[in-house]
Parts: sequence; structure tokens; C-alpha cells
Amino acid sequence: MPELPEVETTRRGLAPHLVGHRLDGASVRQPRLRWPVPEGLSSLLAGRRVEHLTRRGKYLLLGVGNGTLLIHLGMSGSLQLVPADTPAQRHDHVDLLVEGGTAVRFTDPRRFGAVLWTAGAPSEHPLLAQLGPEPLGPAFDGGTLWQRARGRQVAVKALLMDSHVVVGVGNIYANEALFRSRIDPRRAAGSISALRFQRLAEAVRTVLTEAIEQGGTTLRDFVAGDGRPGYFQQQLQVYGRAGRPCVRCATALREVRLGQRSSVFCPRCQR
DNA sequence: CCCAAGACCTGGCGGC
DNA sequence: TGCCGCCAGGTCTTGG
Repeated sequence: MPELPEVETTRRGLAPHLVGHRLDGASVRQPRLRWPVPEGLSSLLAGRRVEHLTRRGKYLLLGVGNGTLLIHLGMSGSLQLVPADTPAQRHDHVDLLVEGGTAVRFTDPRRFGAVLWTAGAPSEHPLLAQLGPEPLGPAFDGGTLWQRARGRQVAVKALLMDSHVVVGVGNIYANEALFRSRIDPRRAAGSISALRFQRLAEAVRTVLTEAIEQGGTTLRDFVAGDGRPGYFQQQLQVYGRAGRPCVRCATALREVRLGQRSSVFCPRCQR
């Protein structure tokens, strides 16, 4: 489900209901996520006021004073605001209880997501410390991509999806950004010119920005924290369109697998 | 260091 | 209808 725009959409939906509010604790029904949910989570949170809800890559960071709750949605995770007495379904693993009777409910059928706690600086947490720049921040441009690509044989699409190179670009938006910048996803990263990386970085920026503006991409049942669906799916030009005509030249779009991920591209427009 | 594949999970779909 | 294999928005870990 979630790439950066979906995580950001979730963050924006939840922030007004969390920041400045006090937590009553947490209810953990299934602690076995990607990593175990910390024991004693509820007492760490109980009575604390939420200071901020921010995002680093695809991680949500909930700051509560004595530490930070790190939440990753994995492939199938979502967060929704519900009345705290709403009966839990099979995959509703964790509730963050907000003073006044609401809960932020973490649901994740595949359990690739994570709910972790760090008492120190989040940026020093092992999972965050090695992350590349934010694609919408000032540290990301074609130059950083080109630098990281030098001498590398990996497919440019794999490089783009490497969170140590740049965070937040998952399979959907990698496909879309490569189409927009007319780069063949299979190209060896090190063989691409600085100018073309400039165009790629620009495409990453615009496609993510547009997706955030439209509330993310709704696939299956993604909904933001406030329960509204995203509308970006209608804007996808290649993802999920294998065999259908290219929007630019009408050539049938091709699908190949790169690093076990489906990659769709126009064999004529993308070189 | 670089790269590909495996691992972790569940659910939905197409095909037989 | 039932079963089987494959696919899915992520990313850490392992092995060559």
C-alpha cells in the first residue's frame, strides 16, 4: 500500500487529532510485526502529550517527550482514527489510545509493518541512520543520484528504489518517474548522464508532489487516516497498465521484472 | 563493496 | 466449488 505520498497523506490526516493531545496508552493485540512491538508500550505512552507527528522516508515519528514512536506501514499497513470502543477485526494489531475516547488503529494483514520505540534521537536509530535524503527536500537532486550511480551496474530503477540513495520512492512512483523522464528502467545506473538524472530527479519530485496533493494512490483499500481514499490512481501512466497503449505514443507498454518487482515501461519512449 | 535472491506474512486472483 | 501457484504498495538480511 504505502509509498511516501500515502504515508504523508496519513500523517496529515492524523496530525490534527494527535498533536497536542494526551495519550491514555496503547492496546497491543498482535506484537509480532516485522519486529516485535516493544513490551510495556502502553506505559511508555500513558499520560504523555503528543508533541509532533513527523515523517522520515516512509516512517512516521510520533514524538511524546520521553521518546519517539516509530511506525512503518510495510506493504499492507494503514492507520485509521476510530472510536476506541470499535470492535477490533482480525488484522487490527495495535491501538494508540487518545484521551477522550478515540484510537489510532494500526491494521496490517501482512505484518511487514513495524511499531517501534526509541528513547534517543530518532535520526540515530539504526533503521533511520542510514537513510538517503528526502526526495522533496533540498538535499536531493540529479547530482546526488548521479554521484550514487557512478560505477554501478544495477538497473536504474533498483537504484531509485534503494532507500539508502533516496527515501520514499517505491514501485509505483519509480515506474511513473522513469516514464516521465523517459528512461528505460533496465538501464545500468552508471551509464546514465548527469543531465538525464537531473530530469529523473525532477520527475520524482513532481510525481510525488502531485500524488500527495491528490491524497495518495488508492490501491485495494488504502484510506488515509481520516478515512478518505486517494485519487492519484487515475493519474498513473504506466503502473498497472502493461499491454495497454502508451499515453504519449500509443505503443503497447511492456512489463519486465527487475529485482522481483514488476516494471512497466514504454519500449519506444523510454531509452 | 556490489548485487541478486531470500526472507518475513496474508489475501486475492486466474487457471485448471 | 476447490486447490495451486502466483502476485501484491517494503526493505532488511544473507550469500556469492
